[in-house]
Amino acid sequence: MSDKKSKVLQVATKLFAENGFENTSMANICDEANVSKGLIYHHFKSKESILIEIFTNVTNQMIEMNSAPKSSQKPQRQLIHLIETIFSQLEHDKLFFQLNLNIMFQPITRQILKEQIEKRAALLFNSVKSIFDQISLKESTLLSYIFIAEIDGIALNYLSVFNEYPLDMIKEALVNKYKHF
Amino acid sequence: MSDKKSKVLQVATKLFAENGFENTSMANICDEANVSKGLIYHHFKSKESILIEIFTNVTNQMIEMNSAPKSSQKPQRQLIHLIETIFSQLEHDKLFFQLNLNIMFQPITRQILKEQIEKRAALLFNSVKSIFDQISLKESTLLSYIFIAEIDGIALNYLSVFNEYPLDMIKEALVNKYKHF
Amino acid sequence: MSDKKSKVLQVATKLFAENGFENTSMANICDEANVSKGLIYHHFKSKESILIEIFTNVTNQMIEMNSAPKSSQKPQRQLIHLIETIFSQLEHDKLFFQLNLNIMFQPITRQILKEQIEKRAALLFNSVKSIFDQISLKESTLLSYIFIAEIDGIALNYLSVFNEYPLDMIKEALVNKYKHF
Amino acid sequence: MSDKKSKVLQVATKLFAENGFENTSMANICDEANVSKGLIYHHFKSKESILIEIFTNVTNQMIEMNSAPKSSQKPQRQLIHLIETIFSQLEHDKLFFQLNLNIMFQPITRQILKEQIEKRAALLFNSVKSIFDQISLKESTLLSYIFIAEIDGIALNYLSVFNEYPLDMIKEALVNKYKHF
DNA sequence: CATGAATGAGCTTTCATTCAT
DNA sequence: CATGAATGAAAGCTCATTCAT
Repeated sequence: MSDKKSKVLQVATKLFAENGFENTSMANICDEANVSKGLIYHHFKSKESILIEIFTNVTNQMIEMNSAPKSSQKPQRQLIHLIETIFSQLEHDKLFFQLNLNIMFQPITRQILKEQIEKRAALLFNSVKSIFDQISLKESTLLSYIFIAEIDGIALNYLSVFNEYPLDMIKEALVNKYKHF
Repeated sequence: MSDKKSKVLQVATKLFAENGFENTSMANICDEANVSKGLIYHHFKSKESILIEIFTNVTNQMIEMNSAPKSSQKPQRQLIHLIETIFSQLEHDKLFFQLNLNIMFQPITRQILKEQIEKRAALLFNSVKSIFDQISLKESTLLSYIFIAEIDGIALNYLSVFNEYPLDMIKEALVNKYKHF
Repeated sequence: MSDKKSKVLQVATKLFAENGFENTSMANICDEANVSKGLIYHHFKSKESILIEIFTNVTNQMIEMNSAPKSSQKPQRQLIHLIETIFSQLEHDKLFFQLNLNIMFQPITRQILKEQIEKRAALLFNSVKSIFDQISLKESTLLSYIFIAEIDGIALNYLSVFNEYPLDMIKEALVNKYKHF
Repeated sequence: MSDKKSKVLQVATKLFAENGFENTSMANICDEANVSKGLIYHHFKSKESILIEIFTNVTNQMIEMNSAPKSSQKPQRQLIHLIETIFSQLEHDKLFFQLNLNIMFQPITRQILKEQIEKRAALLFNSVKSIFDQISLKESTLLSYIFIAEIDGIALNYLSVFNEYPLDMIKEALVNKYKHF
């Protein structure tokens, strides 16, 4: 990918996250990326297509990560590893998580990325379920839904509800819950 | 409140929920409410102020409901009652919950309603905590955060992540968790 | 004239002078005069007609003053008296003079008040000329034009060109010029 | 400067002069300049900025003219030359002078161009004073103010007060006054 | 006399997109 | 690859005026 194109993607990600897709204009992106309008339209069909490419890149990363050989650890350890990975990302890339939530709840962007959103959800769900399958085949579906809801709820509250969220304390509680599951 | 004004609020609520704040134009609202632009600006200072009024109305309803005399039931019963109330609303007023999430994750609308969002969060938190205080004064803060995260996570997954979400099954699991807490 | 009507005229004069005719809305006038829209339109046919009435009132005052019995003083004394009257008004009612200049140079308002402006100019010219006639019948026309130009130029420079205008010094010079004319 | 941009400036100058700044809409300018709205906003930040650019261009021309080497003629000749230059412009570019007066007396436009108006006034004053300095250092300030007031007053009366103004006769009188000063 | 709800045309400005160079 | 002039639709908002009460 050309330097300029990846610069555009990087700038667009930042601006979409900070101001929302609707409140970021192509001119904003041009200015910040030091690129002309013509060039953006040389690389991308439309503003939507920038969003799609950003989202797709992340989805592909997720797929890649997921296709890694399954850990042979105990399922409880796997869950704790997953929790720790997610919380670590959450803390270090708030803006990116906010962008994802923003996209998912804006009706317009949601529709644009409907398929990808569903694909990602399925990916995560299956990944989690494959762990819980090792604990209880009968209950793995329910347990997966609950696990994902817990994680998403914490993220939502941390990012957008409470001003001073005791993320560490809650993470610890979650880890404890699944340690002796 | 005049007929026309409340019609505008009602139409705006619907359109904001369906299409998002940014993707709903004043003209859209006029058309749907059968009202002229001038009239909207006679009743509301700006498009923002419509959003604020919608949000404030709901906040005030929440405050009112919250000021009702405390139930004398066991805290476990109170929690279950709360869960059932929220899930019932969730199912019957999807659009309204979607609007709230949409507002909270759009940077622009989020900023407009920052104070109100915080006020609501505090309200809900205190309400939940006053129940958990009756169970364990020492752990009530942590338990409240977790309870709220669970509810929010389920709502988020139900509304915007999974296509076919087994809401009833999950609600049942949640009720069971808190029944014998 | 009703209290409310004269309040409207007074407020409109102030706002037109401060912000210009085009930048004063009927709503502004209503707010400042504590009067409803309906009432303004009960007393005045339109926004223009308020302006016309303001201007006409002043013109009529000028006519009245002018119809006073001619002074029997020496023409030089009469000129000096005129100069002193005008300079005194200029200093004590800056806003009002500014309004007049504003009206005369705004193409739209100028057209609305074309006739009145011309009537006033003729009135002033004849008044001045009748003094100079007593000095030199042959040159009175030219002298009148020059006298009026001097006065208007000073007013213009005082009101709208120079930041710190030595009005007194210039007035003195003018008085000296005409004292021994 | 691009063809289209200078066309916009030219058309805007004409329309502002004819109808006033407030009564000239961007759509008017577009129509007359055969240009799209988008293009105007590509070249100018706002309607105000068009006005500023028009005014600045003229100010810069004035500065340039003023920086020409001083004439070595007698000061009386210099004054007469100045009078003749101004009167000639006045006759040949009425619309332009009207625009300037219009701008100076409209509160809104006046504020926008406050600095420039003051800069111009200082420029003219210093230019005139440097001539009178050669006649009487002690009285040059007063004489300059009077000279400028005479010129401005005549312009004002010619352009906006009297219907049939004997400009030539008055110019002659002025020239005579300063010829033997 | 008095109110203020209601209208609709028109305002300035923004923006995704196209295209000649 | 790269520029930026150019478009035109649509946005939020203002305002003089009307009219039922």
